Amino acid sequence: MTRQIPIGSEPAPERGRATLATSLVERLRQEVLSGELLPGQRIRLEELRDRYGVSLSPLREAVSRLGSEGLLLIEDQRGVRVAPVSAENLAEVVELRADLEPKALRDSILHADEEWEVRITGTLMQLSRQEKTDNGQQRVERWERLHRQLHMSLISACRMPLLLQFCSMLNDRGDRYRRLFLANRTVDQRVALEHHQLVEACLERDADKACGLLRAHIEGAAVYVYEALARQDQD
Amino acid sequence: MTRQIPIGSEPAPERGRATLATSLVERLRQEVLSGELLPGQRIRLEELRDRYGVSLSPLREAVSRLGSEGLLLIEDQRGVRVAPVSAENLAEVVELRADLEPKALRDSILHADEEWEVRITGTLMQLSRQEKTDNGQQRVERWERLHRQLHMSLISACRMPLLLQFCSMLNDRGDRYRRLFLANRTVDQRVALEHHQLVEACLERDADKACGLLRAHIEGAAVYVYEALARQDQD
DNA sequence: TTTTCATTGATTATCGATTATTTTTAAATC
DNA sequence: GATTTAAAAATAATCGATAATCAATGAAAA
Repeated sequence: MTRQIPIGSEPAPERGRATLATSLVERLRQEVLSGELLPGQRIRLEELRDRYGVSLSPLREAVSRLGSEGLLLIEDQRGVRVAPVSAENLAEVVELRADLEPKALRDSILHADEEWEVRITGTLMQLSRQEKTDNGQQRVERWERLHRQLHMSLISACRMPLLLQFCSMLNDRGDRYRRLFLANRTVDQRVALEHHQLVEACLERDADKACGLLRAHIEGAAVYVYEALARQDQD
Repeated sequence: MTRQIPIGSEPAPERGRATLATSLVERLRQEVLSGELLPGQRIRLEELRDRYGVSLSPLREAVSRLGSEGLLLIEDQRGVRVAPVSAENLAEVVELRADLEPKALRDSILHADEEWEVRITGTLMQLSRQEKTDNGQQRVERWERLHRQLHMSLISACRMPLLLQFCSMLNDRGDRYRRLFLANRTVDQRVALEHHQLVEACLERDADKACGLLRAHIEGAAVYVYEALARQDQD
């Protein structure tokens, strides 16, 4: 009566090529996060199919995945819309991020190794240089990419995959709000300083200090977004 | 240059009929959670298609969604497997649940109303009666359903949809481990008592007490599962 | 032994047609 | 004029057959 349940850890990461549906997920996600697709906007699958030059099957798959991720809103029999935004949702994202990301960081510092140090210092360096020099067309894109990379690098040594997934989802949402409401804003000097302090505390393996800084950083940076949203909401 | 971003809260819950793909998600999820589909087991889509009597399109959609939920493991170009289990993963699920579910409970108590009281007391009553009297074929099924319902009812007044989604995902995984490794175990008297104390603390609006009890409940109940898993892992 | 290549089986993608559902439009009724 | 009802149009969802692509396997060559 006692059947044997197979127990094993996660398998090695896939090395093969991505499927069409998988790469569509990334493309679509980028369009939602960057604001190219506006909150609440209706998505006509046939239109997307033409734009991407693919057929409906992989597109539906991609949309389904983003639906269960919460970036798209699938209403059965009634089509797909881009997830709406609201002050309440932003507040929740910030609060959860302020809770979970430091938790991941603590575990990350606990399992830190040299590779991790290289990753975070390298990314910080790239980000700093970008902030000083870059003024080109893709400025926002590059900054957002590096900024996200820094945050994910910091927690990348964390041994809790689910927590990392949650953090990634929350970062998606947070980045989206920033890009929607603070587009083209030049980066605050204070934010840049906080990144440096944060990395420094990490290199010192001072988990308490780093977690405190991270929480403050998350909550502090969100204030600007919150204000911009409230300002627009008035109009 | 300043475009207007549509801001609005979540729309009313969908009332229409579920799509085939959507109901397949539920059926599949149940099979994974109940252990009907074993961890690591390969899933042949064509086989499932025949078993369910549907075509590949909605099935692929359903599988995609469960994939991004993490219950299925989609390896591009190499098919689909049921998510594996491991002691590490169980530990992570328990730790995150012990953190997040009390957080949701606190917010739920904060926004509690009479409907909520009715929900939790009603569910507790059903669960208690079930534990005393039921010995039929579907005993485990019924207990699991009511137990899940109790936990979700407790946090149902929480106004943080994302947090609720996380809790739901964590409950899915936790329930799965219990059903896999503690199948047919009669319910511990202590667990039943904890449920009563928990509901009582909630009705008293004692958030601190309730959250403490909930955390202890989650961590305590997990020990049995953890031991059963370790025991089997030895064999 | 290692590498390369072709075979095989499975997965993924495409297409066009069909069915079901929702939304829109128009007509009818109050 | 406002509300209901009925028909029509538009949109979504599903199906099944087929083609293209990829990974795993084992044989042949280096």
